[in-house]
Amino acid sequence: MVAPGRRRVTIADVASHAQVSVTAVSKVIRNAYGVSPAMKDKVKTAIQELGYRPQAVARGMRGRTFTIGLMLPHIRNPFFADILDGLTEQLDNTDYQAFMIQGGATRKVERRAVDALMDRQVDGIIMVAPLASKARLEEVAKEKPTVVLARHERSSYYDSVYDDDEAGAELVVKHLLALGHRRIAHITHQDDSQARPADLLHNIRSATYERVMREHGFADEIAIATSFYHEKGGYEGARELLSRSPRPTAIFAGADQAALGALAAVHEAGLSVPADVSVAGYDNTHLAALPNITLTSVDQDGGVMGRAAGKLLLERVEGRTSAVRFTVTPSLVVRGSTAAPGGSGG
Amino acid sequence: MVAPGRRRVTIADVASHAQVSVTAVSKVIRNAYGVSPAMKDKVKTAIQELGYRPQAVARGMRGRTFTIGLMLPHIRNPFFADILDGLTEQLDNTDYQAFMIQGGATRKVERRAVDALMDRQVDGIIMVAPLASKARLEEVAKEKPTVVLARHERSSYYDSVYDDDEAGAELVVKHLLALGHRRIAHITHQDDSQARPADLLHNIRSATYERVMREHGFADEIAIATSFYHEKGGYEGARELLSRSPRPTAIFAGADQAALGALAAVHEAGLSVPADVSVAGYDNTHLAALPNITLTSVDQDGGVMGRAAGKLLLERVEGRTSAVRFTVTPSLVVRGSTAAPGGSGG
DNA sequence: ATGAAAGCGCTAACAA
DNA sequence: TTGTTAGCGCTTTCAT
Repeated sequence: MVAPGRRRVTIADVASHAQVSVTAVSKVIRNAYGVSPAMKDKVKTAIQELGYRPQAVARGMRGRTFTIGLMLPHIRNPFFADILDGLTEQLDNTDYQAFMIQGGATRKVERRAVDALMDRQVDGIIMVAPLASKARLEEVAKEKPTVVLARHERSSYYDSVYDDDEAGAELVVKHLLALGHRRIAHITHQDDSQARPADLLHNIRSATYERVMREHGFADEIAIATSFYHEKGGYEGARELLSRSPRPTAIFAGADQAALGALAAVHEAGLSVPADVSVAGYDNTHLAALPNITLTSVDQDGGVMGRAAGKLLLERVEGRTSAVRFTVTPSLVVRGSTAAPGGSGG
Repeated sequence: MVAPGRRRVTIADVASHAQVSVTAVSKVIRNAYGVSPAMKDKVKTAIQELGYRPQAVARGMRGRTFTIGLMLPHIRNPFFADILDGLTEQLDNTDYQAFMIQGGATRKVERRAVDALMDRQVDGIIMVAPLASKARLEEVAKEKPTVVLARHERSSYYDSVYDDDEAGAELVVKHLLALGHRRIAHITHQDDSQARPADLLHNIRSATYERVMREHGFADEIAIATSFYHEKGGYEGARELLSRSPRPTAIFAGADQAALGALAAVHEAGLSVPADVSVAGYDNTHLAALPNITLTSVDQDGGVMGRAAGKLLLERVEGRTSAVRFTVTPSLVVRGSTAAPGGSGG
């Protein structure tokens, strides 16, 4: 039984127990060069016997903390869980541990969160869909190895991992057009960002929607509700769109979470999906596949993105300084929520 | 523009810039006693001018890291997001920051995660629905202030915050019985835990289901599928239950996530909800309220639980050692997924 | 009220 | 290969 205030075992305890120097112990736990097998054995035995665990905080004062900071805007989107799982998998056989922090919905809160990460001396930072300006991201990247997910701008200070949102959005709009829809509306996301609009994924999805509509001669049918990428946002955005006259026959929500809300709004309006209104989302979260949702959606592999982010970040921690960009190509998963207009589909 | 390798501003920089001792600066940033207003001013100005931020890692070597570790099994359940938001709110005007770590689905991985938290010298730990044995939790609690969420056992070493799962499960079963159901089945969760079964929420929900069935004379109708509290688990559990003959007229899934899968299985079987089978969940996640889900569910306030956990933990960090237990009373939210058996409801 | 200095548990020069 | 020792940036006695 461990006593309440018991002092933690330190490297010095291990050293004296193994009858060696602290340097030797330090070298062993770091797998550094210059230790004989015999020494290694003695030290490892002592570590076992005493149950020693290096204190990351103390290591951080000189070297690394073996901590990777993952900034997530929130934890309500199952897509983020896929990213986390990918990252965790990539870190699995290393000494690094991923810690998450919630970035929140405003730049101010996000900044505090990222500062908190740096104050804790994490060895590297992964930011998912940050709101910060490129300048701020580069400031962070100059201080710590950094990988940015889901932002499109090109920087020479950090690595980027992102989905080709233009391709994804194009898949959706062309799919709806091919079904015969003309009055296709879109729900986009309003943020508090300081980034260049064109670098944010929701703006890319939105702009692509407009472009494709134009290219097909439906510039006049463009209808965008600016709301939020969450259920409530999708619900409100869809309500607004459905109240227009004539009302759209299809709604492309920029994210599954918003699409769920849109489905709700359609039902509430006494309309049915897809007979009266088709609905499509983006992210292909698990929920989209549920039989009473069956949402047509764009699949982007979060696991692959998380693994890539982890790999790139570790490379940077090990010394790489050149910037790398990793792109994931999305694909469309057609389900029951989209069909030809006028109830002729199923 | 910040130079790439630029050294971080330290307390010594602030001290020399303000022409005072490092001790003085330290006192100011800790709001400690024994500083004149003039001194305070000088120091604060210097901190501003240099953009100084204390390094949590260094502070941790002697004092606190101002870091709270939150262990979550995973981030797929929106209910956890409510807990996190409550905690974040509670910590908002303090110097503490919450960091999350994923505990995973096995004791081994969970143990690594919690060890990682302790190695980083967090000031306190909050564990949500841990798999560890009570003995292990107490070991952790002896080393760090600890609050455990969603476990029912009584310990004098850590604080507990939990929902009255017995009351919640009873609400569901009695609701279904009152509707006229007899063949009520249950989907429970299978874990890897070393805890006493009676301390785990899914076992309490399950045992309560059995007890209430017995008390109403339906011991023979008890049917339990042991699966998992996630979509796939609910789907498989429901498939198994629906294949029994006679098949149940109602399914009580121990968690909304599982209920979503159960809904899918019912649809897939060509049956409708609630006409053929009623389905109820637990957690009242946002999804339950969606019009094409309308899941009857038990509401437990995650925000309140998160706030309580934060408050209790800070109290412990400040020195309290006596154990506190905080219970949340659940309520039933009846929606369209439950009705009288035989299609007479809606 | 203020400051000097020891020390937290490590890592990394440097010596031996 | 092994050990000695000087810090890393703070907090905390303990003098003044």
